[in-house]
Amino acid sequence: MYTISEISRLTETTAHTIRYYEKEGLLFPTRTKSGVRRYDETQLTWLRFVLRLRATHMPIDQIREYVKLFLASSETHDTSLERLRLLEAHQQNVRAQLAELIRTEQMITEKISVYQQLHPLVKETF
Amino acid sequence: MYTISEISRLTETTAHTIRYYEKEGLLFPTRTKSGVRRYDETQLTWLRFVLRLRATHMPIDQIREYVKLFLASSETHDTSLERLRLLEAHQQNVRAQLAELIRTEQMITEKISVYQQLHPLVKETF
DNA sequence: GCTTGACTTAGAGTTGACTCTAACTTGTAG
DNA sequence: CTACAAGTTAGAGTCAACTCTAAGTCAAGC
Repeated sequence: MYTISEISRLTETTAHTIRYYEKEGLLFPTRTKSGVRRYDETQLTWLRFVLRLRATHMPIDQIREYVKLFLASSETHDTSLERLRLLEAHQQNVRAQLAELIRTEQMITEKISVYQQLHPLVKETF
Repeated sequence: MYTISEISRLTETTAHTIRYYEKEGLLFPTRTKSGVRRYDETQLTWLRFVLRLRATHMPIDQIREYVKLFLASSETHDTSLERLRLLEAHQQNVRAQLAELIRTEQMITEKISVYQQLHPLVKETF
């Protein structure tokens, strides 16, 4: 079981942010008698997943929605299909971002090659 | 020469945002006698470039820096090398984003395949 | 027992990038 | 000439995601 400072170090995320994610309903550490947060491997793995989703600009609202569905799942009401749909939606999003990045990478590479070839005969634009 | 509403339509950006970019020092339309903005092809092309940089999360500060260098360039003080450095820095950034997106895309794809194979024997995690 | 450092909370503050409002002026079709 | 659509401004407001503050509690080593 990890303390918040251990989790902070392991994920390179400030303790402030980790508490903020908990307040936003993304994390559920257990607590010691005196109220100190304790994180297990499952929570650590999940936080790492969350950080990946965030790094690819999935809004906190949507991550919370995913968590809510997970927690709401039961034998009488299975939410795995809805969770799958959320993941698929974000996957589409990630692919769109990839396409934009690839196009922009090419554009910058071209621009850089213009700069590298630059001499007085070449008229500059922005 | 285009009006702001034409530029807005052509770039799918609100006129509000276009004026905001001007206030931030990214755009320099000419003006009619009465003060109405007019954009030429160069400005349109440059705005499209800016939008690409923004879509790949280049901060407005840095784009402004690039513009300032361009405008400051003269025969006695050439800034093209500094502009090249800015572009290269963003290129590194774009490549880092690409790497993160690719890793996350794989992670989501794996997660999705877990959901698709899901049956009562598989223990769910988040 | 005391100090020190890590933890706790509610809530305020910051940042970046828009996004909008209100009051006003200008261009153009009928 | 008039209506009205489209333009102008300074500055206020919004939003997401942190980021920090202050005041306090608790656990471990001397």
